[in-house]
This record gives sequence, C-alpha cells and structure tokens, in this order.
Amino acid sequence: MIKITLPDQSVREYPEGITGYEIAKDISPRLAKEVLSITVNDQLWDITRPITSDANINLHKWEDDEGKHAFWHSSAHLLAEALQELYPGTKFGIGPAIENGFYYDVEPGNGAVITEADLPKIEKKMLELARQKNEYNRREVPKNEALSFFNHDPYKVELIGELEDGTISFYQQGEFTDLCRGPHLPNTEPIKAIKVLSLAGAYWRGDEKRKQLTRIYGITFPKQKMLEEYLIQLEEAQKRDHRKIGKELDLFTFSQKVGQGLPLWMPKGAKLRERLETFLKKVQVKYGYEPVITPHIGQKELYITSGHYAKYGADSFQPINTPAEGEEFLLKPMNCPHHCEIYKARPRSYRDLPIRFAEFGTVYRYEQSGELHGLTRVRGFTQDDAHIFCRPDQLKDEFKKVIDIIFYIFKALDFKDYIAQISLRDPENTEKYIGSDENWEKAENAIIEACSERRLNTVIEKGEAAFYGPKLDFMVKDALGRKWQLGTIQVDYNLPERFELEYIGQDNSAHRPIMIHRAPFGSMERFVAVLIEHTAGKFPLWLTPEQAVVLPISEKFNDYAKKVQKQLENSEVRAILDDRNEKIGRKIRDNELKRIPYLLIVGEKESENGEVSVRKQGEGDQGTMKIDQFASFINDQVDQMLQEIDE
RNA sequence: GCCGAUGUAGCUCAGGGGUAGAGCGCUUCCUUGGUAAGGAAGAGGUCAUGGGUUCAAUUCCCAUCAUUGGCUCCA
Repeated sequence: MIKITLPDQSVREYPEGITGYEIAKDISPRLAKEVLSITVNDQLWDITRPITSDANINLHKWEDDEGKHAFWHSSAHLLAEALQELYPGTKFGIGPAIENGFYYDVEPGNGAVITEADLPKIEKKMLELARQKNEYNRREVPKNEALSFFNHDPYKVELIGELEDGTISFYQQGEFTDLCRGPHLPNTEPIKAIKVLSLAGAYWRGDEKRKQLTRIYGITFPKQKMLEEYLIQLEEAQKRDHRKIGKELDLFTFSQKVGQGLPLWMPKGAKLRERLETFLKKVQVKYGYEPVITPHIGQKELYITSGHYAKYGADSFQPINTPAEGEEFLLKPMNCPHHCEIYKARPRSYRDLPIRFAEFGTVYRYEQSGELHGLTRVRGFTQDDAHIFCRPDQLKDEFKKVIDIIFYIFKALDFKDYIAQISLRDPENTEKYIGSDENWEKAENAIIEACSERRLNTVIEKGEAAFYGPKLDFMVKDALGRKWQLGTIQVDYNLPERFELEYIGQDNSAHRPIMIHRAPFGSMERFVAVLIEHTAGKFPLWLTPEQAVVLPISEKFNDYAKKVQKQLENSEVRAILDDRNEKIGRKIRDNELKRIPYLLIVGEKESENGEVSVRKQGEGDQGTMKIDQFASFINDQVDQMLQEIDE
C-alpha cells in the first residue's frame, strides 16, 4: 500500500500502481468523469499512469489551467493526426497548448500549401478522429530508438538530440505517434467541440534565419456550447478594437500618402490626448519635474556618442543630408541624448540632484512593416519621456517615486490588469550589453529592491533588458489578449558615461550621475489605443473629448440649445450641439452610439424654465436641471474623480 | 523583413471576362417632433497602383503599395 496525500493534506491509502483516474473514482464518480490530468509530486502526469510510491497529488479538471493544458495539448496531437492523414509526409515541429487553445508548427508533406480555405476540412477530420475515442498511449523510448523512429523528420530529430536518454517518451493515438513529455487525456472522447482558428508562418525555433513552418492555431472544448460562447466572446473583443473605435469616433486616421505607421490625430483624438498630457504634466510638477523642449532632429554624431547609431542605425530612418558638406542629421529615435546635452549645458553640483527633465518628445523609428499595428506599433510617436539624473544614493528612492507616478496614473484610468515585468540581462550572453558587470548588478538590485519595497508583484524576465540597462515595464493586454508595454522605467549607467556627465560632489571632485529613463504612459499613441480598448470608447468623464451634447426637440429650440451649449462651454463643460433636422429619437440614438456621456434634451418646457433634460449614456432619463446646475454637476464629478485618485 | 489572407462609394460589405450594386452616411426638399433609426429625391467609384493574357479585364496572371492574422524585431 502507498500513501496518497491530497491538496487538503488528507491522506488515503491505495495499492501500489493505482492511477489518478482510479483515485478520482474512489473520491467521487463525478470527479472521475471530469478529471483531466494530475500533478504527482510537482510533476504533471497522465491520469492513467500508475503511481508506485507515496505521493502528494492534485487532480485537475477543466476549470484548472493544468486540466485545460492537457486537454489542449491532446488536441494539438489530434490536429497533427488530422494533418498526417490529409497531407501525407508532413513533418512536425512543436505543438504546444497555449493560453487559449493550442497550435502545431508543421511542414506540410509534398510541398503542399495549406490555406485558410483548408481549415474547415482539417476541422472536420479532427472531429472525425476525435469521435473514434482513441486512447493516448504513453511509452518510454530509448534515445536511439526515438531517433530512428523519426528519421524522416528533421525537426523531431533535432528535438530528440537535445534530450537525455532515459527521459524520452512517445505518445500514440490512432495512427499518430509524437515525441512528447505529456501529460495527455486518456482518450479523445472529451474533445467534443473543435475550431481551427487561423494560420501563420512561424520560424523554426523562433529563429528568423531558419526555415519558416506553417503554424496552425486551434481551440477545443468539452462542450459545443462552450465553443460557441468563446467565439461570441472573440467577436465582442473585436468590437473593442481601437482601430475600429478610432474610426467610428473620429479619433485618428492613417493616410497612405503620409506614410505607413504615421498616425494622424483628428480633433477629437487630439483633445483626448491633450487632456492626458495635461493630467500627467500636473502630476509631474508635483514630483519635481522640469519641462524641457528639444528639436526633432539631431546630428548623427549625437547618436554615435549615445551608442544608438551603432545599435540601430541600419534599421533607422536614414540620415538627412543638408547642402553643407558632411552634415548629417537623424530624426530623433530617442530623447535622451538631447536631454543629456541639456544636463551638460552647465556644471552641476551634488546639491542640484536629482534633476528631472520631462518632455513629451516625438520620436521616429523605422519599425519593420510587418510589425505596424494600429496605434500600438507606429513609426512616429510621442513619448511622455523624462530623464532623472541622480546620485547613486538617490537611485532607489527616485525609482520608487516613478513607480508611484505609474500607480497613480493606472488608478486614475482604472487599469487593474497589468503585469509588472522586471527585465534583466541574459547572464549567458553578456556581450549583447554595454556597461560594466558591476554597474549592471547594482542597477538590477536597485530595481528589484524598489519593487519589493513598493510591494509590487513582478515577473522577472532574463534577457529582456535594454542593451544599456535593466528595466521595469508595465504591460497591459489589448482586446484580443495581446500584451503591450506601456509604462517603463529604465536604469542607465551607460549614457552618463558616454556623454561624460558629471556633478561636483561634497568632496569637491567630479562624479558620474546615474540616469533613469521613464515614461509612465509609454507612448501616447499606444496608451490611447489600450485605453480605447479597455473602455470600449466610453472614456471617463474627465477625459472624454465631449462630455455633453445638446439636443433640441425641434428647430424651434435651436436658439435656446445654442445658448445652453455656449453657457456650458463658458463653465468649462465640453458640450456640443446636434441641431440636425432629425427627430429626437434619432438624435438620441446617434449620440448614444457616439458614446457621449450626457445627452441634454431641450424643448418647450426646458426653454421656458432655463433647464435641460438630462439623459445619461447607457442609463436613460435623469430628470431636469438648471443649466448652471448641470455645469457644476459635471465639474463636481470631474473634481471628485481626480481628487479620489490624489488620496 | 518572412509566411498566409485582404484591397469595390465617406463607412460596412455583396458581385463578377462584356460600361458597377446594397445598407448606412452625405446634399436638397418635405416634415417640426419629447427619450435608441420620419419620408422623398439626388450626388458620389479609373473596382489600390503598374504591367501582362484576351476582341474585351474591376474580374484571370505577375509585380508594387497598403491593410490584416501570426513569426521575428522593438532604443
């Protein structure tokens, strides 16, 4: 008999060789029906695998990530089996489960090209195979046998080559056998609903120098209804896409003539962005930032000094040549070199530090064409940039203050789901980075300590640092679940070195300051994009380009409506007028769709009493108010919103 | 940059080797109204651009540009 410890620490005795499935059955028949995978002593296993000694176990159902993982991983094998049947000779790369579903990277047999039109066919074949209820059979295989089994598939051979003999396992279901660690479902029966979603090229092992395989994405569910719900949810997410809402609400546009990735802000979008900028400027004044302004171009030499030219010169917009011999300027890809020169403009004392230069600086980067994406990835964008020059003893404190600003902004905009990522350098590949080991270590520790002192939950990613220093990034997901970096704080020992920045210390000798680059929004473009998707275009009252629209019942009341609008404008309420020759129902509908927070209906009654009839977006009629009463109602709400954040 | 898809009116999209369609929007007129679409008429397109095949190309083929789903990259 062996002792099995469940997550609640209760212990049960079972005969040696009992499986997860049998334990589940012993606990409850219902659990047995739902269990998908099991953790045995911190290792994920199949529920059909015999347990031969005392163990801590945890059974996983669909509701658990581990359960879904096994389900989708098994589905990936099913996809592979379908492809093997439909495209004989197909070579298989990797086929993992992902956050939503799974994919398989393949090289279709006989040079076949799989297109979107083939997806339904693949889906049908998968369903057909799933209904056969084939078992997933695990088998451990010696390395030489594994190699000879896959001798026709160079990708599998490469993967096997990296594994240690004795740790290699195969899974076979139906006619398909795959190299795989597992775990898998006992059989294909639970896979009831299947959607093959999309198709993409993906470099083998993520290396752009290697062959590009065909990646097929799919998702499966134990119930048809769950699939339907998922697809509806996907559609809903697409409705929040900032590119779509941006067009609907006239916030921004692009022009082929102006150029790829160069956003054009329309009046309403510009208003929105301006308010965000004003908001941050106010915060920055409180935190001791000083505004600076620098030009959009700089001599090439400036970027040679900063090191950016060596690193990115080839992938940048090419230098601007002027009539004077030998003059070359670059569109600025970064604001920091300019700010360094401001720092250098006069001698600095240790008493002056920290110095914080802030600028909404527009920069230009030649992003690869395939990377451009709405407002989230563009070639010309404005950073809410600032550079803090400080003494080593001030670094951690300054870093913490920047975290506080980011917290403040995220709170103001109700961003709750963010990931704070600390990016360190790749310890195996230190030649990619510039700067001394000692400085790197100091900077990395300062970040880690600052985060822990601010009790920030972080994930640490090695190898994700910028080439000049480690950083803390705040990532937020868009409507389709893609992660984007917004706020960023970066420690830099390198630029002060390259620009020979100094301050005179207490000891009357020169010292090198440390620089912090920081941008709480990241870029205005990207931030607004994510904001649009999070709010579905229903911006908070303090931020929205138009807070109210006045709707006269008929043309007879246009004059009164105009007066209302003017009076509101004078009271600093952003109000517009809809005096189109339309019935009131129509005006209400159109302006609701424009997501204007308050609709003010004015007709005979209102004009006689100096009132407006207030209708709140999405909520309906709120009764009447005097004009100035409504103005203070709006202004009070805005003040309250901004004050609450202050506390 | 790479692989796949897409490009038709301001927007959303249908169509298809023989001179181009819908709905919404826009303009004008009628209507003057009370909380999510009033009615009529009209304007608007080199079917992304450039080549090729064909008696004939918006439609088929090639290239380019742009958009798009991924991959790679991201100071």
